[in-house]
Amino acid sequence: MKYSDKLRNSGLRPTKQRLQICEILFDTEKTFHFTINELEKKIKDKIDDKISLATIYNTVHAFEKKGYLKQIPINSNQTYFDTNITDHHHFYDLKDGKLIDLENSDVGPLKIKRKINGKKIKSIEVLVKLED
Amino acid sequence: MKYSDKLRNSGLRPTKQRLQICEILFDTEKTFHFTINELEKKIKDKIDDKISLATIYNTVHAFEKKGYLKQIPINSNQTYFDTNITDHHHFYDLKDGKLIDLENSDVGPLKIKRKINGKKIKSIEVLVKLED
DNA sequence: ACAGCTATTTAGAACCATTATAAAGTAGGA
DNA sequence: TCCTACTTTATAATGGTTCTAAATAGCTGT
Repeated sequence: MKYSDKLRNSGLRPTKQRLQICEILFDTEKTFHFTINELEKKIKDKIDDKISLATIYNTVHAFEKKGYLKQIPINSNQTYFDTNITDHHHFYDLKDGKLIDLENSDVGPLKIKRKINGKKIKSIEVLVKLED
Repeated sequence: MKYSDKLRNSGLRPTKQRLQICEILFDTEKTFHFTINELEKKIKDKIDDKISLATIYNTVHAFEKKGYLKQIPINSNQTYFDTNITDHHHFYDLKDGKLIDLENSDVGPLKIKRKINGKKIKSIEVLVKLED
């Protein structure tokens, strides 16, 4: 499906800026992790038009709200996003601030034994911090 | 052991400010989660002397470095700290933004099978997001 | 107890990611 | 085309955190 249809179906107008950001984020086999700062650089590299920083923030948040991106819970001064929206986990290299995907099979079975009344588990995220 | 000895043994001078913060953080059976902002309020409530915000930051970071506190990886504009430094994890209730402790035994054994060359695992944190 | 040294505290400034603002531009339906 | 609501944009504002540099306080050797 074309990005323009995907966006329209989500109630988002397929603007030029959004379509260009879609290409950068989703036109690849590989999923990846990024901060707004890194995305901004990538946009500057790959796109001739300028997209303002505010629009980048707006777009990423709109995509996150629609479920096309998710935030990675991490202690950092910047927010990390992930184009891989399936349940999976991460190594976080404290030295260079880089994230590495961890397959579910790399972590072993996770079974949350405790229940909270009236609540469902939406996601389980494992963060493995690495040091030298 | 007295806090002053504990601090000295860690190479931290037992200053009045650090000892007062110790009392607030550790003079309780219960462990808890807090932000700098919340700790600042608690200090204002419980202590007559003023402790500057910079000192609160310095102290919390010093304690974290020595392993008396740990950060909780979560997406928030503020950093959450935990006085419970044992292996344990958290439920995160998306509705009200509250954290709930999850004992290590509630999660089952975690075995990270993948290795990264030249890196050691510093910590493993599990965040279980809850929805209604 | 004192001197001298270093660690620590402090107020305020600086930093920087993120959010808000408000004006100009754009998509899509009638 | 016209209208309206949505979107983009530059810029300002916000707010948590870190930095700075001067004052203060703990520690060690004498």
